[in-house]
Amino acid sequence: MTKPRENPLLNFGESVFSNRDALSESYEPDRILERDEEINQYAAALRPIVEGSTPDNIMVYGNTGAGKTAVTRYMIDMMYEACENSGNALSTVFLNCNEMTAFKVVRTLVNELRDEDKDEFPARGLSTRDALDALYEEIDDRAGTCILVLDEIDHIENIDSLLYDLSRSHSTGNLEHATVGIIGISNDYTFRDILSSKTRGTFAEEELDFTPYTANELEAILRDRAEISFRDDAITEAAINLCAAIAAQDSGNARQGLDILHAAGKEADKKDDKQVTEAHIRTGKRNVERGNIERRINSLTVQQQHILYTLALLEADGQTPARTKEIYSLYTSICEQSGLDPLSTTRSVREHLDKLSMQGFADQILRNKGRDGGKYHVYECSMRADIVLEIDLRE
DNA sequence: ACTCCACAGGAATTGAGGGGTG
DNA sequence: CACCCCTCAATTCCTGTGGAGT
Repeated sequence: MTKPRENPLLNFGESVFSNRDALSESYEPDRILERDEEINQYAAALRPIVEGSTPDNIMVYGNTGAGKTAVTRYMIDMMYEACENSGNALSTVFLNCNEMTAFKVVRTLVNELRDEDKDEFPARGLSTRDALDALYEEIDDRAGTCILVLDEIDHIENIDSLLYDLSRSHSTGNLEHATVGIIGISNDYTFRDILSSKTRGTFAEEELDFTPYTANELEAILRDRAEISFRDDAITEAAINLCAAIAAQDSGNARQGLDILHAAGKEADKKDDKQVTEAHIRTGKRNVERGNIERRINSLTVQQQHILYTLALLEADGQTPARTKEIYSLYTSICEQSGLDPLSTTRSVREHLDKLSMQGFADQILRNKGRDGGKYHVYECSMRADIVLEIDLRE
């Protein structure tokens, strides 16, 4: 006879969190710290919108975790408030463009602007031109000022022609009752250079630069957020300082600091500790790193996962750097085990290895042995092999 | 200076999947 | 129904190339 077990869900100790959502990525703080300078510049750039004249296009540059997105969201709220006062009609769309094509971007914008009861713009079948026409129609229907915020704008394929078209929408007569402004957010400072000179001319933009947070600024931000999200005295001063120091090393990345804070809190709860300490921060940092790697691996295609897995196997076996054909032969036998149809050409595998290198999963080294060896690439796994080998290749 | 290896990597094409218009 | 558009992985075909050997 076994004793009935206590409900495990009623058995938790007291959590160190008082509001754990305040550390999540989607949380919008009601006060923005340490970005006064940026906010002032932003406000100046947004002035035409409040005054109801044609808005300037704005480009926001800065490293990841420098507050670009948070400040932009904040400024949007402020814009609505200001426009309500001045009586200007305003509509905005905020869109993260990561891994999107121009078509996808326009289509998503149309759907965001469309009323609920209207049908969605189809995912396939129509041209980008059709999508743009639909977009102009939606914007014009709303009249007033429309601001399109394109986060990670540098990730859009064919961004050039898209920006060209959007910034000419008035002169081409596509818009009659409305004006449109674009706010682009990017952590790639060379973004302007990839635009054609034709587009650069029309897409005359205001530029905002977000400088990385210093260790002191990060400390202030993390302390403020810790106050909201943790119980009183549930985190030590030293833990916050350490977390700020780690984030400062990662080029002032506040997002990383908040993630680590979150992970450290979870770790403390797991251990049933009453206070988050430096040890929890260190474990939290490792968990965040691992989580980031896992997420990136999961975003790969099955083929890419197999190839990365192969590379990690070779790495763990001390057989790297390995050349393409060595990787290819092991790869085919791994496919056999997992039941995946292997790619039939090394050309395709090379393509994937190339992509993996560009995304930082692998290191590509060029070798040249001249007449009796020719020119070829060798690869190494640049992720920790033990984490990669945890990939489940089945399904 | 020329050769020539063993690929690298560009370009074009295919083919499946999902969908429109008139 | 015929015809066209978008996407994405994969394949086929091919030209390009850096440097050790001669």
